[in-house]
Amino acid sequence: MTQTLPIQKHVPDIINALETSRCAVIQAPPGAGKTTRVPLALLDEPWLANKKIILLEPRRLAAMSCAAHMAGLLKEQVGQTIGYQIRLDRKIGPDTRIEVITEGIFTRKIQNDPSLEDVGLVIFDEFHERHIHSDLGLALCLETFEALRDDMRILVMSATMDVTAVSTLMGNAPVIVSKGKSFPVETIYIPPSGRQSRPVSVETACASVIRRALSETDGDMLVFLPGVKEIKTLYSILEKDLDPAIHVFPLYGNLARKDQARAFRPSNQSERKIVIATSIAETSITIEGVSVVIDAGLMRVPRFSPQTGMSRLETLRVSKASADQRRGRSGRTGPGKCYRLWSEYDHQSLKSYTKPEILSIDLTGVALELAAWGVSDPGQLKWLDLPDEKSFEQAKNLLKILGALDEQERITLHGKKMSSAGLHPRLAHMIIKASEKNHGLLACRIAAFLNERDFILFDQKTFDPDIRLRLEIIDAFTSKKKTWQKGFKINKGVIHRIIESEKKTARDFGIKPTKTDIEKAGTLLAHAYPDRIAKKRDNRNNTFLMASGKGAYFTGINNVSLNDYIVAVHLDGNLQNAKIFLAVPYSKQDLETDFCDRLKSVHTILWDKKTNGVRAKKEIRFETLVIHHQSISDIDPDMACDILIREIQRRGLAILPWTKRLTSLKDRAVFLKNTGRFQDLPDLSDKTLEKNMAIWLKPFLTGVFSLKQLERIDLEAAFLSLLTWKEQQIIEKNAPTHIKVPSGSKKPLKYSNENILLDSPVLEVRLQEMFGQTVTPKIAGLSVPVTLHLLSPAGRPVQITRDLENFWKNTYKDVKKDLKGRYPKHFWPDDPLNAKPTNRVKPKER
DNA sequence: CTCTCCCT
Repeated sequence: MTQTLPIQKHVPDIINALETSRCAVIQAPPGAGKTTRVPLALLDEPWLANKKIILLEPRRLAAMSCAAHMAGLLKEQVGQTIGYQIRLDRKIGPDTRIEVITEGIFTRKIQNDPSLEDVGLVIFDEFHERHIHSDLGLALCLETFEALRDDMRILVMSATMDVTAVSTLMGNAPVIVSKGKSFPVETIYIPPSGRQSRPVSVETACASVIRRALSETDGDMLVFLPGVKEIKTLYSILEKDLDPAIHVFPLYGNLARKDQARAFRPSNQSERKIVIATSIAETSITIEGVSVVIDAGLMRVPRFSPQTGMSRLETLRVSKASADQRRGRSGRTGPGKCYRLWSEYDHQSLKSYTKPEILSIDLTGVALELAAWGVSDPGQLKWLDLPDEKSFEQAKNLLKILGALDEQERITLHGKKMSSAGLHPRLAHMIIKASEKNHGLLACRIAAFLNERDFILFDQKTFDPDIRLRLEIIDAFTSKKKTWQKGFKINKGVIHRIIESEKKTARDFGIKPTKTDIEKAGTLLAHAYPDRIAKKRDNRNNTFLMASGKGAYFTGINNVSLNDYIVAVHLDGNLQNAKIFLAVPYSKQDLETDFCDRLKSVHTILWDKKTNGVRAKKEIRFETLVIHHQSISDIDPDMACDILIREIQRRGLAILPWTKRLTSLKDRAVFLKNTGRFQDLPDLSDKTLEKNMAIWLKPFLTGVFSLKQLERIDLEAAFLSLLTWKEQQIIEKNAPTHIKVPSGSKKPLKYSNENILLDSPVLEVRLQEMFGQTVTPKIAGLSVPVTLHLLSPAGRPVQITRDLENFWKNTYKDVKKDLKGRYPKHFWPDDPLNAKPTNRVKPKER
């Protein structure tokens, strides 16, 4: 009666492996019969000692149908020897020996009873899918296996995966490999035809391969695309130019059950069917009668970012394992054909396996489960892949904020309540907080909604991110009024699941039915997503700053975007500026009461560009959000000085009220220092003065708060504080302000020119005043000759020299000739060295 | 033109 399946000839090996090694791995492709035949074959083994077998399935549907199938093989009802348990549904009786449960249920079960006292064998089915609960469940189970139960056994069953890694993890468990039962599939590689400069879109490439496949084959067709957008585009291309006898069905998770069912329905003899699907058709949904698969080779997967605490979707090339799984879908009922939209060469560069969830998703739930297990460092357990370190740190940090972990990263009482809920820790925390304020039921409803997919099916451009809109509709359903705003297409199945789930959660938390005040959604969700509380940015519509410091925006105006404060619940995960999909209004008043213990008062002193002065303000902040700010008149003078000094440094020393005398003293001091003969003088260069302002200037800035008030400071006293009286004398002597020339007049020495310090000061003097001066005057202890600018009687420079002796000897003759022509009345002696110097036209006769 | 799939 029962059909013989490939796995059955391996049963003795499996029994032997489990008996002697207590662990085993079965590698078998789909169709081998491992899921249904193996548990039944082991039921009477003496080492099982009449204890239970737990069979873990990754999906609810798989758990239910597998239990039904096995019960059928025993000619029994489900709930007798074979039972199952999934969320919200349990059929397990007193005689049940095989419990088929989903992986999430197993996590709860082992947390409640770590020794699994009545269990003799745990089987992980479809382990190659590497869901987070598979990895977590195995890690916990291995500890029970090693530390508490030397009579328990573990069996891991999987299709293609690196089975040696699992075997090694379980102490070199024996690996049993079985063939599957499937038909041969021909693989055809068709790389996209477009040129590199102008690549063809996936949808166009798919459409042309579909046309080719329609002529080469005659079965039903399954096309794999990465997402809904691509499916809709391809659908509209095919609608236009395909024979009406060929029916095209989209298939993806968010499609109503009714529409999904149309895709499964077998087609008539005279018709052909094309199903365009996401990866949902890779494992979760089997479409009977498919003999042709067309694979675009892409998948869309979430990727958690510890920096933002959010996930974003990425479109990636599939792994080889995934491509083979898709191809296998065409060989279930007969020989098949698979068209791959990449080249055989490119195939080599595909990853062997899809990245396991534990390396790419939000780990908050995992971190809480581990804390409940008593583990704060995942390294204490055995893993195929250790959880991503940064994500795990982020997760623990969030759990501390939610009050689930204490500073030593141990689970708190609050955390224990959260972990038993079977919800994301954010949502569990929200429900506990809400129930304290009598809004528990609304919180359960919101949690149930966020756990499901969105049930409003929006048309183009009608999208509305307001969570209150969904709550209104759920409200209408529960009160049977059904008076929500019409005009939305609604997935009623999802709403009914939400209501079921809400009831269960309310029971779990002991919440009694209360009225649900939709306007409280903001304050409830703020507890779940404190990092996503957001404040509208100044003068910018639809653009917000979140408490985490990241940006968020709405694509259009809506009832939420009009508020100054919101909670952005669901975003696209963009690192800088995320698009908001779901949000709810919030308010400053609620923020102040909900988080009164986390608000920080910050006093800041800053430079006000408008008044060019120091200003003090007080801010009330929630993380990066400034809730209140006000100017305060009481400014700390010391801090004000520091701000003022920073501003002076930014603008440069020239902003200070320098007098000519001070500037000259500064220039002369620096000049002397630069000659190298006066090393003991302090360094008074602008650069050093600027740097040391806190030392020499700060004591004189008391009571000064603006640039304007700088005028009244005693800069002279400040500057002179840098020089001793003796040093001042040295400067006066060696770098004099004036120098006496032969004519008897005192001429100024210029030490700098347009703020550039000279290495020799300039002495401007009429040529005739220098008669009788043999050599260039020298300063700085006679080490530096001044730079002479010799002027005509009209004050025009005629010669620049630092060697006066040479000028008289060689150049003077030519100069004299020239000047005598233009200034004939003046005195131009032939022997200037012995002539009388004069500052008049001619020297006075005595 | 809002985002893959799954689960406590």
